[in-house]
Amino acid sequence: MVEKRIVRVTSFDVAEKAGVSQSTVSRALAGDTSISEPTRKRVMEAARALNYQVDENAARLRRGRTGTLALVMICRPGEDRKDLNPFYFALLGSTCAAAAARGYEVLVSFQDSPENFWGHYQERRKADGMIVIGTSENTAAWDYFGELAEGTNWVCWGAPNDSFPWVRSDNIAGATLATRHMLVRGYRQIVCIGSETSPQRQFKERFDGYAAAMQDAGLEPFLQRIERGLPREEQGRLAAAALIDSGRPFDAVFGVSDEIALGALKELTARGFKVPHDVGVVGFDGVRAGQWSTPPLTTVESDFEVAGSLLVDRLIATIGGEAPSPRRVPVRLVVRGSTRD
Amino acid sequence: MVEKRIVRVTSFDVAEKAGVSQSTVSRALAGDTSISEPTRKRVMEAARALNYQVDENAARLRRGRTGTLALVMICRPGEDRKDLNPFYFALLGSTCAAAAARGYEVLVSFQDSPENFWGHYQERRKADGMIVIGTSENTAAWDYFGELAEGTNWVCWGAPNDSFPWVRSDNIAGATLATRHMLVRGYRQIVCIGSETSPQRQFKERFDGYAAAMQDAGLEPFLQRIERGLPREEQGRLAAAALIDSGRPFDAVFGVSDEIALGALKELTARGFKVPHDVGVVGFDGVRAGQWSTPPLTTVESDFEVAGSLLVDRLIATIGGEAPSPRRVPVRLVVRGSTRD
DNA sequence: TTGTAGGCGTTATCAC
DNA sequence: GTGATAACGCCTACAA
Repeated sequence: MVEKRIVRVTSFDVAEKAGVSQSTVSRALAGDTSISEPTRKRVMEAARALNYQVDENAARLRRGRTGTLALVMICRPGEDRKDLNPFYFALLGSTCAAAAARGYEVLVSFQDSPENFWGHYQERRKADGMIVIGTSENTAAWDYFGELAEGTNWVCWGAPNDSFPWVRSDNIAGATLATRHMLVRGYRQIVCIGSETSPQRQFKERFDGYAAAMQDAGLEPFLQRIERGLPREEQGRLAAAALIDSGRPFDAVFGVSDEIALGALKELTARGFKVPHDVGVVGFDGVRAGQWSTPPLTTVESDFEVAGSLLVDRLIATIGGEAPSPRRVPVRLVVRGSTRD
Repeated sequence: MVEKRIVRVTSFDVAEKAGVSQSTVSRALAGDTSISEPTRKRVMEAARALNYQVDENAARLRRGRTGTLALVMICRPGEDRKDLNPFYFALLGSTCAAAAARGYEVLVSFQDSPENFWGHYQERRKADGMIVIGTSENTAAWDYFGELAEGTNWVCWGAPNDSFPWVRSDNIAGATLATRHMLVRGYRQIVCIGSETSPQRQFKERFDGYAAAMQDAGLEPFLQRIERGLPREEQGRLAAAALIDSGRPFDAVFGVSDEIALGALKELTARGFKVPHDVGVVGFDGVRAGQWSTPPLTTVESDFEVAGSLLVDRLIATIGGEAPSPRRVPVRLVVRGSTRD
């Protein structure tokens, strides 16, 4: 069995063993083309034999770059992390994967309130840039990062402010898709449950997409507003209740997020509406819980793999001063049981 | 407005501005008590004025420690990251939070197959230790990390092998809790859907807890085995189908994971069984989707906040050579609608 | 209480 | 192609 105890082996040790200079070792291992094949081979073997690994701290100190991206997840203050929208977790994963594919590591932190806001990754040379993923209406966080990050390399998802370097779902196309789907399935009095003023920029865009599709069909869009500050599901439920109580006729509901739609679905069912027969329901996000509702929720899903790649690509382009890549993530309709055939 | 462009400011610059030596700056900023208050103040002011931040790479190179923990999430090969059990995501979050509370950063990577297995964080001085969280039967990954990590600082969650430095839910207590609950609610012919041979060590423990509770009540435990290699939900559904087809009488099902239980619930409902009236169903994990099933799933939930803390505490103890902390995470029963009153 | 000086392990710029 | 040599920016004995 190989000795596994960690003793610091430096490139000098490898150099000695291979009978070359230390700088040759560095070059050989870095893949420098000026090194001859036989020499490289000798170096590689010596390195393996000694179980040598580059000390990244020394390398980074010298290079001035870290090969690391910081990823900040902004949560709602006090929110149970398990209740975080699963899409964000998927996005976290795909971002890590995309970063790895481009040769970067990811330093992750979850931040929720001013006491723990911190974003000086670049100044501290902990990372070459920063991805900020915001899950909600945490305006304090956006204020902090917006101010702090000026002049540094960063991208964000969920920004309330169009002047930030954002990447975002194609919300308008998605909402149009959802609305057209309901129209094709014969629904006419389609109500949107959402908000046009929420700091969640995407809610406004989704409403706009819905409204445009309605108008295209010669129908009047209608927005049933959600109350601020509640959990999404509760917002959906209360909005559905208000809609029912208002007496306004409707035969379909488009929730600007799945959780809102699921809340509405619950309320509708509880009040005796048959979904999808009496009322159609469509959400937006593609969360997994939608598969388990009764009936399962028809929804619009962003491609989170693409989202992660775009975030990473954009950030790396910023770091390297290259031309930035696209910022809109494609979406697709997932037809399940909450809209009739 | 403050100048935000990043120019490298070193501790020498601060020293010059404050009229002290560089080492005094280092000490003052590190909180060394031998520095006089007036001097510290001058240094702090100079640092702020110059917008100085310590270069972590240089500091780490010098110190030999990184202040970073690596977190490896092992996924199923080819699995859509969105389908990852949300508990693991919650655990990821709480681990990051716990690490932050102890002054560590977290370097995250998702790994699924031999091409991307990599765990030399410590040798490369990228981290002081490693947390491996395994979600499934990815035995190749466990082989890799088990071999690699010998002699390094690490802890893991989901280990198939008791000789690894694991932290784990109190599965036996949880399964006992679940089974007793069903017994109290009047179910008698309770079947466990799961496995005693799965590399998921916890499945075996959950079965054991169930079996013990059954025997305590003078009842015969029975295990309906799942097929290997399928998605959990499918495993649950097929096992339920097999159980029904076998003709064996049963009035309750304990799934060793929520997703298995949800699959079974779906099949039972499809075959005309009324849950919870004819058949009770209980799962294990507390995934969010369980709130949305019909009826909502009664389950056993691990405290993922504690889980994250225990992982971090244990790893830090290993790094510092301290006595290790407990390795069992407490669980609680969450009664929802899939067991009768 | 503070200053001086050495070194952490690389990478990069010169020469040869 | 390869070998000296000089940084990279900090922390920490040791000296004063």
